[in-house]
Amino acid sequence: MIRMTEPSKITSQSVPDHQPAAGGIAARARASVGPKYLSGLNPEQREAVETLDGPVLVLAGAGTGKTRVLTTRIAHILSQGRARPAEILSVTFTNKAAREMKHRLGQMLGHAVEGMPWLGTFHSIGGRILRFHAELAQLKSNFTVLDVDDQVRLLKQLLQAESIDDKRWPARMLAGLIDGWKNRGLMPSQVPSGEAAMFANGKGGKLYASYQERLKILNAADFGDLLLENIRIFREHPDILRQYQQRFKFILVDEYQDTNVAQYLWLRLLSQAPAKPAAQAVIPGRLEEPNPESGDESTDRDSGFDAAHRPGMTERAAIAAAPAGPTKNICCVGDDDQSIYGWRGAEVDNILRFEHDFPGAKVIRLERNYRSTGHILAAASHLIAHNEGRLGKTLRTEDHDGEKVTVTGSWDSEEEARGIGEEIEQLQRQGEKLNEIAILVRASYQMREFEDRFVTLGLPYRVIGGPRFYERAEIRDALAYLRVINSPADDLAFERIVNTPKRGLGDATVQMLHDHARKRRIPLFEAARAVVETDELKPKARGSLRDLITQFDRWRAQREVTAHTDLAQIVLDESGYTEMWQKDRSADAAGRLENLKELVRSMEEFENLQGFLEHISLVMDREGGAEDDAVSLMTLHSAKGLEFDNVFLPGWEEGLFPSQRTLDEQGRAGLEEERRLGHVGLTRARRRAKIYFATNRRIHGTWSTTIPSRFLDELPAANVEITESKGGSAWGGTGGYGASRFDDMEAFGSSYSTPGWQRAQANRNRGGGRGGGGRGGFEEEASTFSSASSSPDFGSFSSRRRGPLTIEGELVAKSTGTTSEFSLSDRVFHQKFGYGHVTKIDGNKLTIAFDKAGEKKVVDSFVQRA
DNA sequence: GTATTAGACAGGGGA
DNA sequence: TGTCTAATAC
Repeated sequence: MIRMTEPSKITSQSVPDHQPAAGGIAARARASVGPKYLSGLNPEQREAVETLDGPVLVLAGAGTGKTRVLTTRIAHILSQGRARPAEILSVTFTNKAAREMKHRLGQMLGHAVEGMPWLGTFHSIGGRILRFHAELAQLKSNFTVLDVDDQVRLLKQLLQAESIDDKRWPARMLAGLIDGWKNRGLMPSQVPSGEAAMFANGKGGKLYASYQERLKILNAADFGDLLLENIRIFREHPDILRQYQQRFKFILVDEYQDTNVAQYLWLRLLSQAPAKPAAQAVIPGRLEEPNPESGDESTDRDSGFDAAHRPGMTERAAIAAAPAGPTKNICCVGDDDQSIYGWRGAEVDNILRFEHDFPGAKVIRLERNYRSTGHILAAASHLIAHNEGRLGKTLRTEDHDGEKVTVTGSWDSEEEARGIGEEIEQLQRQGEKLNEIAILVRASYQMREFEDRFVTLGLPYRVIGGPRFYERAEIRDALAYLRVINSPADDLAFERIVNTPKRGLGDATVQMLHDHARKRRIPLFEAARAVVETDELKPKARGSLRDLITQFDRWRAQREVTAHTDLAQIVLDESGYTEMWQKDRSADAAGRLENLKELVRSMEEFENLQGFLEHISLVMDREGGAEDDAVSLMTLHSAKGLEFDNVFLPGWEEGLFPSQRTLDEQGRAGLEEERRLGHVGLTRARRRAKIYFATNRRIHGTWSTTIPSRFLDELPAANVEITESKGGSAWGGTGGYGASRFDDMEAFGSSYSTPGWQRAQANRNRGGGRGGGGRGGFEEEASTFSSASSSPDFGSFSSRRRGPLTIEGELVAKSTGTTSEFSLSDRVFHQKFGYGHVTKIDGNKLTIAFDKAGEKKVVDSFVQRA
């Protein structure tokens, strides 16, 4: 067997060239004789496609042909006759990825892929399985999938029932906690008691339990349940698990680095070879064992490890330790360097520990990048090499070096936006398509300045991300109507639309219905039906409630004889919902009506109302009017998976990127995740990557002086070019700042741009301190930044890291050693803070008592003698 | 049932 | 400084 992916060989820095190992040549020779779908693959890709048996981890770096490998692998399995389409389980995270795979597979196989019923997102497949066994989860198979809004409203009701102060303990927080527990695969009884007690003075666990009970009554499941209930069913009913284990001959997982504990457990259960009936009785018992109700707090406390990870990890380890039969053919594709969803429950550990979890796993690295030029790739690789917790890959390209990555400093974020605007116009003049230009920001509030600028320039742009189609109010309202028709017990939906459009059924009426429903243990809709027969309501409310019920009865009857798209249109018209928006004269009313039309149109794809509703909450995506040529504006997170010729990366400043909050909350792990985000950003670029940082940025309305991001220091000098801001108007001033603004630019330039930026020493010893603070200026909040960056936790590298211990050719800022030319009590002027006097001097850092702005710390180059 | 105002808060956002 | 939510006033 040829193994060209011996990890130590490929990742070792001692392999200097890009020649494939000897095995690669043999594989290449083989390539010429294989089926034609294999012919365009490189040796590693081909190995990833052809290694069908046993667990396989494909470490696919950015731009290395990941999707191609996945789809080709499926084609290969099918063409080899190893499995039928319905025997392949293929999971992705997003609908978009699932669609993309279906599409590419269709192209490859030359026909539609209707025969791949198990290709989809984790949640859509989990939901599908749950519908088959709904009764085992005390649900009916037409259960509703609740989204976050429904969830929060339900929790609010529970909090009210428990008389818990909604202010101190917001429903959103509880929703977040429950979501976190579910992500970690924890049922109410399994939540460590310490954590359960965190909310509302110990009521957290109880609330989780009663929330679950309420869900069953409402015949509803939230997103977490779609997987968690699967896991429960699999554990409690080994025969059912075995059935799925036998069905899925092959399992493929996309973006494995983004899986959470629940998804890991789910995969783990499905990927084991079917157990013999005799062993069944034993395994489920073993699985439950490690989670006694008492919880293992002592383990949590003793461990210095982030407590949030422990329980899941314990659970995880227990499963892995269970006597698993031989693992089936599971192939996980992912890139640990692109794991950026830790805050959403993703466990990088899942991918880092793959070989441990799936013994005998084969690890294949895809390191040939087909996207970016040499300089861009070198910059990205060099940056990510600073991470310790990684499996290690070295991306390489056969492309030419191209343009160096640029780093540009600006005085403030306005100038940054102006400069980028001008560069984009220049690119446009050079014939670049706007569609091939993207601006990737860390935080969405950064977008505004760009939008303002682009509007002024008349530069077409589009914002990617933002609220999703099905989260819009009008869509959710329309769906609520359909939900009530489909499932009369859906109280949440009923409550949503009972007074939309306005029918004079206000809070008082709804409260009354609630009381009634609770007393008799019936759904709200039935309560309403009963109440209109009494005289408990005022005649007006009673009349309109009766009308509403009559309408619903009529719609339900029509459902039998009318196409579901027509029914939807009828419901929207007859209920007065369409009219409500037609009367609305606000600016977005027309758009909302358009969205409703789009909703009705999209229903055509489904067979009936039931089918539509089952999938809607999982599947609806925002439709893109992507035809026009426009600059794309989005967050780094939503850029994952995309690529552009030209990528602008503004806001590389401490506190913003890396985000201070992530650092505070996640410490070193957070820093590494931020760094991966930087790596993702850079690797989106094909030909040009342009990084920016500003010296001043408005944060919550007040101007703050910021320090350039430490990530800038981590870029390799050989691949980076420092440029002056092309904002240009630092001179001409659109007003306000005058000439001294340029003075500050000069000060900035001398401390950072020219002599300050230099090649690093070839050897930088561990613990020797990074070139941390003291770059640019900072004020009081900034002290937290500098302490973070100089803490050994963040800056140092342990000797066991597998990348280069010392990094050559890094950029470092000028050291902080310079002495200030100012003396105590000197009268000084600062551009943003005005006049003040020096009260303390620490190297080049001055503490200044400003007349108006109070006491702040500032780097001396930012003030001048007054 | 709608208009106004005070207050909180300000990171990434899939299914 | 701006935006969004919730409570309050009409």
